[in-house]
Amino acid sequence: MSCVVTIVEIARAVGVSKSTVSAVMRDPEKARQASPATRQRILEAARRMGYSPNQAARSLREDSSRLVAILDACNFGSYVAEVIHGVNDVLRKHHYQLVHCIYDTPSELESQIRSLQTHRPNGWLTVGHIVQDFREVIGRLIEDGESLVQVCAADSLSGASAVYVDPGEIGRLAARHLLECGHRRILYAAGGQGKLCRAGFEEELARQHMPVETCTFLPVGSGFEAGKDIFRDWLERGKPESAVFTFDDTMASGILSEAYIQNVRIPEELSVIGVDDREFSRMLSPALTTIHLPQYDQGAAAAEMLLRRMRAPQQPPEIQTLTPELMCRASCGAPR
Amino acid sequence: MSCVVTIVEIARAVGVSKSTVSAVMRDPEKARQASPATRQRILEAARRMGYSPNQAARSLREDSSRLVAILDACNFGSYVAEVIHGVNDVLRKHHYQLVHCIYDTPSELESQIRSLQTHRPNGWLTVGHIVQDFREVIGRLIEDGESLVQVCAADSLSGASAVYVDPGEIGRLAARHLLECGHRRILYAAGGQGKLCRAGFEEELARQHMPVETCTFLPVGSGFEAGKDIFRDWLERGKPESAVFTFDDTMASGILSEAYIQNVRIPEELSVIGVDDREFSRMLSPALTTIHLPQYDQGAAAAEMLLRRMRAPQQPPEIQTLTPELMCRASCGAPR
DNA sequence: TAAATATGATGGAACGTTCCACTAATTAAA
DNA sequence: TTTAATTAGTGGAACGTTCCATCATATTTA
Repeated sequence: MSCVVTIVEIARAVGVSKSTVSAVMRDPEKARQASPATRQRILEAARRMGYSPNQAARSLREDSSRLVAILDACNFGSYVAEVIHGVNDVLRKHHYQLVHCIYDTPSELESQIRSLQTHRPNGWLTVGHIVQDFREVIGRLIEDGESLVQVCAADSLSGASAVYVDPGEIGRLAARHLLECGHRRILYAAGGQGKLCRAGFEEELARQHMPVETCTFLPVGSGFEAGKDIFRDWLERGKPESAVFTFDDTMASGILSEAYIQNVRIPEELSVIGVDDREFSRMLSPALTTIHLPQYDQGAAAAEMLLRRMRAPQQPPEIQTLTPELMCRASCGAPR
Repeated sequence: MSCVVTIVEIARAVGVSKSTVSAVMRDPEKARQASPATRQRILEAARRMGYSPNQAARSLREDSSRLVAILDACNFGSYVAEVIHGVNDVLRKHHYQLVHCIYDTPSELESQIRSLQTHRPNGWLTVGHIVQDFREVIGRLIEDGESLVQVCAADSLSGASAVYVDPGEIGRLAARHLLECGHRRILYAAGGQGKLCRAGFEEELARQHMPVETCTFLPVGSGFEAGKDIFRDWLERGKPESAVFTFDDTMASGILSEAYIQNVRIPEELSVIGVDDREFSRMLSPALTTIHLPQYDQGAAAAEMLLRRMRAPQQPPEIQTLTPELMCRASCGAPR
């Protein structure tokens, strides 16, 4: 770490000036200030001596750290993992590195950002839904003129660039599948971010001449336990619906789990369709039918967008929506 | 990003030299080269002008980047997410940032490392099992004298510092629980890293006066499909065992899934115990009984160890083992 | 042949810090 | 009172790059 060769040592070894070495190292192809012969000698010496450019020195001179910071709300493990994979693959091609920062509380996020800023990242990404408490502090980054792109559901941070999955299409896809299976009484269990899909959901209902009244719209929380609650409630209400659409797969898995415990057959008595298509969705019993969100693609698209914005920081915010996809598995079937 | 105030601008504003500002900014408490009065004026001006130290300049001078790189083999999403959470929480306290790097192939890993090295990270972490192909290139880092700690199963990279979970105890815990449930014929389905638990497993068998012959030791692959294969094979062999121990929860979930499809009751006909306790383990039906690996703690311990090694790089490799814990859920019961 | 241009290379300032050798002024010790 | 020690602060070199102005030398053009 400390005893690495520098550009001047190579210069000395080869017998040229450090400027020449610098030019060749930065871009061997079009370093017109060096003859092919010296270029070769420099490249060869650099390889032999194990030269690795010092990014700190470059950052200082060029005012660019080649670092991108990602703020991870840490509310869903495997989802973020996939997104980061996509981000990583894109950034790598452009020689940027990803600084990963996980936060829990607003004050912690703030101190993390302060610490991150000493590294002068060229851009910022956020992943996961940005709940109210964090909006102000992240919003401040944008006001300060930082390049920032969020990977999120549609309603996260207004005024910021974002990549998300078309919520209307999610609702449409879910409704279409459920109707095609023959369901006429559907439980729409989605609060928070899930509300955004409702327009698409109802649109599809209308298109297939189904009155909205046949659906029960239930505002709910989120998470595994919330899923269990939804199921219990459905049971207590006397199983009026034959299918349930729920906004994320964690909640859907809660429904499946409680159904298993209460010995209610899925999908015979209740069809379940989720949203996300997480790592575990296909592992559930029965395998969960769900609306797949292209997590890797979201990460990749966000990284591309961020790179664009870093090149042209004054551009107005950009929004990109990707299309979800129905993953037909075993938790949906015809009603009895 | 570009128009941030520097130490000299503060110096000018306050009317002192940049050295004084530097000293105060680095450690306001014990900057004995400044009187309380000037210290206050400097601090105040820094706050007012929004000063943020430039880490690139610091890195250059101090030869320390305050960056730690993590090499992520990307073979299990939510596991890594938890580990990173632990790593992050510890590093944050010491003002280090995490550079997250995901790799797929050896050549890609190599180019990633080269790119990372330009940032001169102060230390390295690896997470996930390091398969053969990657050992050489990661091993080279250690030879080069880099501080490196791996979070892994026991057999990853010899000669390197590591934090892992006591494999003997994993086997012991699993055997004990299965025997306590009353099982006498057990299928031990664990290849690769799972082989390490076998000693502990057999030890517990012996302690409870069970002949090893009552167990079937099956070398297997890994992943969801491998789990399904294990179940099908068990079925074809005529269900000789009443319980199965399998090395990871993904595989266990394959068993559960296939059992559900084939309509075999778990745990009535087959008890299943896994290892990991991933995000999804409790969501399966039935909820998976498993040996919990303290993923967050592993990350935290690895980060602590790395910080120690960064301070004293010449120390011999250090190994730390954490203890697993039985999570008793619904996939294990008494044999019929 | 003289002037203009292209080619290959150089030296040094600058980026924002830290750190060391100094100094000036004040206080304590002899 | 003289000397020594402490306190508060300064100026400048150094870290490893990039980039610009400059300069020979060789080649082309008028």
